[in-house]
Amino acid sequence: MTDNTGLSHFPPSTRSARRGDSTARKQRILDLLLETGNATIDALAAHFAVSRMTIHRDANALAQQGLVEKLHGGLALRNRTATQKTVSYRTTRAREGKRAIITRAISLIRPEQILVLDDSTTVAEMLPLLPALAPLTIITNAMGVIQALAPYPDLRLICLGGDYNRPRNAFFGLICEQAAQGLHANTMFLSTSVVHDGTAFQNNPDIIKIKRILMEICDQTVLLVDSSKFRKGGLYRLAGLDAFDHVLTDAQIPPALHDRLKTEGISLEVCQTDG
Amino acid sequence: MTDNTGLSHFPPSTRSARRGDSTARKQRILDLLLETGNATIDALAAHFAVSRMTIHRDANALAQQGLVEKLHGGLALRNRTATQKTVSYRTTRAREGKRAIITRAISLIRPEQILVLDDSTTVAEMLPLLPALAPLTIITNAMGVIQALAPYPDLRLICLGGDYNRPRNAFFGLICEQAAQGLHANTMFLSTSVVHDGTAFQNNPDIIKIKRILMEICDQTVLLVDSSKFRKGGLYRLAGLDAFDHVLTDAQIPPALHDRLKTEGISLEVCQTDG
DNA sequence: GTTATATATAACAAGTATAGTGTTATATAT
DNA sequence: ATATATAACACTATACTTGTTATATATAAC
Repeated sequence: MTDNTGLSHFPPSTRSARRGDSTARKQRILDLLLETGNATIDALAAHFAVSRMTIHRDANALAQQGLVEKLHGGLALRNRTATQKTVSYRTTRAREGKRAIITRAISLIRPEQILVLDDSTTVAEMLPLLPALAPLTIITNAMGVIQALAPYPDLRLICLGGDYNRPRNAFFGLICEQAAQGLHANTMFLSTSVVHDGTAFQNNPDIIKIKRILMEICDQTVLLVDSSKFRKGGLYRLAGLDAFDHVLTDAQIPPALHDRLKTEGISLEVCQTDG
Repeated sequence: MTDNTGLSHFPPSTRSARRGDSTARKQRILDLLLETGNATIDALAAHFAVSRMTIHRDANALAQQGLVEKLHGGLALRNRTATQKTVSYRTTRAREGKRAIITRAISLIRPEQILVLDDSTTVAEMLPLLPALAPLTIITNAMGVIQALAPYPDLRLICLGGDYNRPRNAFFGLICEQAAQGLHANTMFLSTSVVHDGTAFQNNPDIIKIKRILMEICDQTVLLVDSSKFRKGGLYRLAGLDAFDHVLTDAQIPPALHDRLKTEGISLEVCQTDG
């Protein structure tokens, strides 16, 4: 039976397919949806210069995984609280000041110690420096800490379990709190969203609870707050700055604020970038 | 440039290749070696009716995995027990059987349920299929489960914390056990190293403890054991097979063993590959 | 409520990349 | 000197991806 479909009349190039394109395009569709929230099948087909059917197939695959929702004529991101937004945004905020703080924080650590690390981006920047100080025991409720330190056999890792919180990539809740209560540690390194009026604030009550418990079970607490954190805002009170054994910040802190906190007896330490 | 190699003078069938043949033949080479201990390249080439070169390539791949040793003119099994244990060996061996088991296991899940997943490789193969069944709540002590399911917002993830065990990429110990004791779930899916004498065995006492606790807090337990698990070995007794509500295996289970277990009242289910 | 239009699915065909294999030529080991 | 191992190339079959058409289904219009 010879060609009677008419397909062969079309130029071959329109039917070409490079292997592996499909997954790359699906990823880019997700990227687009992360910005726009939703898109029509036609628009995507035009954007990628492929047929509607191809987008349909991509959409079906993504819907199968539960990542997007197929609507009539288009598709929408299923849940916008994806990790991308919060994490990447906060990460790129005040990096250079943080480095000085990290350096000072690391200097407080001695081998064989038991450390508690919270799920903040500031503390996350300490992680690459920890294997050099092994052996250490690390207690944390942050997935990222476990993942980052898992390769190093001289670090003992203890994870506080609990309900997985996607935007923070960490565990919270009753399980987390009970696990923490049964432990003891030497030093806790933590950060907080906002500091003002001599008080550390946070926006999420679950985070407050676990941080308070962890502070209690530690001999010593070290608060890492780059100067951008000294501003208004923050819904829930975590603790007064006098509750911390060390409060590390960077040179950008306003001198007036610095002096006032010092006269109030806060263990404030301004970390300078060396070199 | 026209044909000057002489290749085209040979009938095309001698150069045919069916995709996927290679891994099957490698498996059969291992099977042969498990009986004979060693074999010459020529003998293997004759046995499979392929060229020496093809056997060379197979042998190189197997040697790369450390399963066999290439000698001049032949190849020998490198370590009899190690080969039998090697993950990749077992993986390729019972893959299609596992798929049938996975499919059946998935069919036991209903949306809104609370599941417990252990840290076995068998259960790991279920993970990609879970987002489609959302919403679900997943309880686990396995890092891989959390990592694999983290992107899907309709899955609630609860991690049992504890001491991080690198080789298993999971959490164990007191914290893990205490966290588990405070929970309740609908269905637990678990696997085990070895099954014989109507009993499931494991090699690590920490694993036994957490698995027993998790079994207790679940309404229903489903044991996934592909037929390669029915063999001697296993140091610690986990539980009799009668303790599980479902015992799923594949069609390769010896009929005699199957009949005996059924007469003993075990809820044994042989999963067939559909299609 | 019925019709018209847009969108979704199913089925088929076609192109491309890849894995698998054999042959020859060259290198290495026995 | 001979047997065996590797490298390089050619070729095939298959799986993957895509486009087109035909059919079914859903939304919109009246």
